[in-house]
Amino acid sequence: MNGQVGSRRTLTLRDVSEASGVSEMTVSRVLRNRGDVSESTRERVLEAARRLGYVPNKIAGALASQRVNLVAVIVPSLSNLVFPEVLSGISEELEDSGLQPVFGVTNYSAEREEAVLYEMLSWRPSGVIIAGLEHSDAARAMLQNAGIPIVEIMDVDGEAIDSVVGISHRRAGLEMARAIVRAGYRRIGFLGTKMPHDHRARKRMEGFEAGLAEAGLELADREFYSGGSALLKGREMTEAILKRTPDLDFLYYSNDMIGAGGLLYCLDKGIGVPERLGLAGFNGVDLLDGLPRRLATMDACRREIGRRAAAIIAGHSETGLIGGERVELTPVLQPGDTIRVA
Amino acid sequence: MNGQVGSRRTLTLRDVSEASGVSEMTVSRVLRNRGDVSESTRERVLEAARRLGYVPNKIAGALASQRVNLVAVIVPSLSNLVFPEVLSGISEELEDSGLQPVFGVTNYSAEREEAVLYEMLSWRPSGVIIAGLEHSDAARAMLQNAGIPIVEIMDVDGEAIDSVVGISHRRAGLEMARAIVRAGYRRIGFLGTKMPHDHRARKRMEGFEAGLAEAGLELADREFYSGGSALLKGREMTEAILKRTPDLDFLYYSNDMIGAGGLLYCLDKGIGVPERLGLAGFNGVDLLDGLPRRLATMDACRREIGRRAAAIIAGHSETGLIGGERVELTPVLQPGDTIRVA
DNA sequence: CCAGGCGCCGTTATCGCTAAACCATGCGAC
DNA sequence: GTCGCATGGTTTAGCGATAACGGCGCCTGG
Repeated sequence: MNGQVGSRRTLTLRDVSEASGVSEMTVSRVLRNRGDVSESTRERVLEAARRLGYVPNKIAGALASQRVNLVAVIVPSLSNLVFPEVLSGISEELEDSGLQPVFGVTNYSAEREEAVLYEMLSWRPSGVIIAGLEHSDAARAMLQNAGIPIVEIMDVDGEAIDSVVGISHRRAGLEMARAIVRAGYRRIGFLGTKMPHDHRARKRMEGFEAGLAEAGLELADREFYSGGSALLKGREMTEAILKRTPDLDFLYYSNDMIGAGGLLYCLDKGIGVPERLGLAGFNGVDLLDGLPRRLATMDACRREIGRRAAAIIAGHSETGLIGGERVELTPVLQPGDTIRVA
Repeated sequence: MNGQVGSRRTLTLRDVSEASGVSEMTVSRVLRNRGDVSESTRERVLEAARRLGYVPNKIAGALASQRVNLVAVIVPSLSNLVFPEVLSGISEELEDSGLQPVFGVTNYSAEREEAVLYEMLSWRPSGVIIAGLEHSDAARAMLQNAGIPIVEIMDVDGEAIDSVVGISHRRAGLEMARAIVRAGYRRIGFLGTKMPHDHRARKRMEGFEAGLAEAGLELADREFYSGGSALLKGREMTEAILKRTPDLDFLYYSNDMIGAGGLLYCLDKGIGVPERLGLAGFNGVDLLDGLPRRLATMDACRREIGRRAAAIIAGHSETGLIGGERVELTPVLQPGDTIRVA
């Protein structure tokens, strides 16, 4: 507009106060809608603020009021669909709570998690939402001492610091194994990621093996990958595992994306799904809806997890209460078309 | 560790200073690695800080030093793959610049963009990276007056406020149209999103139509969607458009995801690709690598855009220079297997 | 007619940290 | 011996907002 690109210094309350002829305090009150101000001065102040293009300085505000409307959200990754969806849930729920989410990404590294957490806590947020229950000792200590509500999300298999919202991945694996066994499959392979720090994938696999063990079975083969296009990796891994162990009759994938790759591979090769070979993934991503056949999966309740976690933080910030809540959601099996009906 | 969950009040520099017997100023210097401090006192201070579990208060620090190591990053959505990848590029580049990205999401709404921007600017970040060149007047004014480097990303077709990093979507559409015409296709349909605020998709379509016009052609049909699983929508839309206009010989999709859905549909129905019907999408998502056939597409240089934008901000924050840079990347056509060779 | 309450607004004192200026040593050079 | 200067630290004065309290009219009721 007025091309005021490099105004000498940024505006402060004082500028607005001078421009409108009232004290800084009154300006502050108007801008925050707090306290009594007459309608006429309110208008005058707002007009001046608008005209100058004043943007309040929350840094100063936060320091003075000892209140910060930020919620730290720490997740391991944005590159698969699962976390973006959690973040959406959080954003939605926080929308009109006056709170604002701030995201940090750890790349599945405990070290980076610690660094990101430290950085975020140093802004004194009013709450933390963090993925997983496994943290370094230092990170746990920071969280414990922060004196703000902490919500660990995604996973409930373990001990929470404060509140927790998630599903039992162990149980998810277990149930899937039972369903597979029930359907009559016996030679079962597992395909997953190589990441040692993806604790939830690990727990699913452990649960899965426990489920097989109930029927006296164990995994006939396994295949791991890291990096690259998950869909393509799914194809490649499927080819590899079937070449190595041709008599497998079921493949359990640690996520839907590689599962979808496997499904496409099987369709390509004319492998009979689900009769000759059954398939299942995990997550319930809506990508699956577009596939030629619907992959069996389990919904991880991602959006709901985000929402519930955010609701807990928002609740605490209103009531000031502190107290660990525990919310365990139960994912449901979506059999799709890739498990034969028993 | 020591279960100090609700410590009476949060620690300050003063606590560390008392615990280590030096002044607050010295503690501050140690913690910031700035200024000369003897090795012995440094150790003493660090030990005390660690023991107490002190986390510095950046709010106070930022206020005092007038420096904030935050970069505001504002994107329209996280739910398709494109923006997460941009964000990764930004994170990577900023990794060891001392700067930290903070993300905000607008859901393709100008109103929300304005609100998010206002909120973020009120934390006085040292730079802004924002998607697109189209903003409300108020938003433009805020950006102009912020006095910090602004980088508009993704798109270069328009007037930038400060710096800009992106590709020409108009040109991307144009080139794709030319390639399609060159390959001999004549009855061409367009499939895209209904979102009026996705300016880049609009520009691609405009460029595409201009490219067709060069050959005296125009779009034979179009189909739009909103919401839902893009892959599934791609199928449905493809079915719909082919039913309505059976003699189409090419389908141009505004993104790879719906394109992939279309491809799967054609394979299902046994439609001859690319002879009877050619297909192309846009983005170059690596999902495509796993498909039975590789969809023709154009790489949007997402990660690179993120990196370059971040580099500009980081550069400014080091040198203090202000000056608009313009970086236009050129996406290359990846013909894949769904355009017949001329 | 005056005490008390309310509406409206200003004054003062922080909030926790850092920039900048300022001091106290000790040590070598002349 | 004295000056100069580095080294290692302290003191002082904000940064830009808000909390808490106070004061001044004006109205109302007893």
